[in-house]
Amino acid sequence: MDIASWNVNSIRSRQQHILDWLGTNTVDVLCLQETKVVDEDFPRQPFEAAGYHCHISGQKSYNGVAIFSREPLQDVKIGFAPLLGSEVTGDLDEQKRVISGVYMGVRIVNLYVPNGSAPDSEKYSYKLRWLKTLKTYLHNLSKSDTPEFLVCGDFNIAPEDRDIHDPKGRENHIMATPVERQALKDVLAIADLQDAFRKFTEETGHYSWWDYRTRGFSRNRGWRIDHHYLTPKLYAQAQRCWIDQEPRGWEKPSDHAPVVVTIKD
Amino acid sequence: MDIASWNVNSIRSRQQHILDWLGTNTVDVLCLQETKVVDEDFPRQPFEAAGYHCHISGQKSYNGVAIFSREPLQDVKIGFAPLLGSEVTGDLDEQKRVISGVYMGVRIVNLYVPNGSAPDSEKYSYKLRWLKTLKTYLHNLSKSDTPEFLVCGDFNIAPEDRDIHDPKGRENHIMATPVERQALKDVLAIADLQDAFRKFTEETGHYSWWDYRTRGFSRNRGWRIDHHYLTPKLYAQAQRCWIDQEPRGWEKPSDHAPVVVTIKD
DNA sequence: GGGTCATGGG
DNA sequence: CCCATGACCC
Repeated sequence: MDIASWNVNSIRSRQQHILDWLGTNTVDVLCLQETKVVDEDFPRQPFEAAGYHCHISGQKSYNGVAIFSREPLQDVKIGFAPLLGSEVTGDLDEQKRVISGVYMGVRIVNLYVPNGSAPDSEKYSYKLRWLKTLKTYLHNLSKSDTPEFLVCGDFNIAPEDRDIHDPKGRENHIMATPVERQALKDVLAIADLQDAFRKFTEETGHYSWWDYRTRGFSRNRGWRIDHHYLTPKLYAQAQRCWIDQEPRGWEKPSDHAPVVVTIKD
Repeated sequence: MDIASWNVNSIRSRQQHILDWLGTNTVDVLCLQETKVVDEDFPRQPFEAAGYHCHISGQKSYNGVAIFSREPLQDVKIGFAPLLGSEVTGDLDEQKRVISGVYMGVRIVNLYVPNGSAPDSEKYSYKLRWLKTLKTYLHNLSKSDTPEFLVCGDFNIAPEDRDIHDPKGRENHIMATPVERQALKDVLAIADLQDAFRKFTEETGHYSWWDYRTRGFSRNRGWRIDHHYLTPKLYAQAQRCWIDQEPRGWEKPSDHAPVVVTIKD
């Protein structure tokens, strides 16, 4: 079973890229982030015509997540609330950043973690609060009737220095501050989650996001911030995890590349 | 000598269309309207590489005119002021709508006549005031040392009912009101100018502009508002005048088609 | 509907 | 740099 995660930076701007990519990468499940469109306007038709079921949760302009799957997902859950209740989630479900569903007995959790803007900003505390809530969400999930799950998406955190092209000054750089790294570790620890990519690849130089502004892609000055995390049994079954840089080189690309994990079934 | 006029609706958005069109239509002179760019940012290079000299007068966002020519133009005049003086032109040269220059002894006057918005608007009176000034401008030109000239561009006026796909309600429709039609007639009369297109084609159904909004092009619901007007001697020398609908059918086209006149030399 | 700009976000 | 939006213009 192949599962991919791709921050597409607008589904409407990237529709053809996604179709082209699916044409040569017939994954079973594709998790998308930053679809940036309300559900009524989501272009389901072309993806359904390509053989995928679309499970979506979007909003205007910002955020928005979707899962495409060859077979329909079971028990789709949108936001944190289905597992936590709206008293706990508060305002956190206003931004559409969480969608999950069960595919072949495995719950796929697709996330768009807040970027956090800058370490001294309001958005940074929102990111930390969001991650704390995610931790509880995954804890509940591990106690549920689908204790084997995969958590993927755009985490907006480079877990280690080898996940950044140049770790200089990283302590104060959003996506690499010690506090958010620790917050991510706490999230993962709650369910014994492990990074599928690092099962196969130890070295630095592998990234999933390159800033448009600094034209980082041509020089491979990037960040590995898109991940697949697996519960122990699935981790053991993981056969490959790789980043497909190709679509990042296409015309008018997303700033992220798709990350694919293969799990033995 | 082939002279073309084309409202390109942004030179930067239409650069490739123009180069492609020039590739199979090697006109001597190409008059452009709605370039929508200040002179410093005008993309001269690709057009110079294609063998044209660029004579430009633009502004940010709106309006803007240019003349491309195989040989450099002589005596380029920008705006009304060079012939009328700034006391007469007042504010009318703030909008970049007039450029002219001499090619092979013929003065080419390239115009982007104000659209006028609606007959009850401030912009409509501006249009009429502008046309009155144009009349004086052409009068002065007819008394100058280049009394043979061509006046082309986007006139934003359909001179007759046969120049509109559906003349119903035209009396109150901008670009067809009797007052602006008469204003155009007055402009042309001052220098005995005649419509080159109507030398060769009497019937209706020939248009140079089709509204994006109503998808008028596919149904040929258009307006003939882009013209070439000639002084008597040139009119006698005119051998062909035609509208090239082809580029209007390309991807992301201008809403106008180029109009080409051939003058025997 | 398709240009422009400005603003906000990353 | 490349998304999004809203305002203006044709």
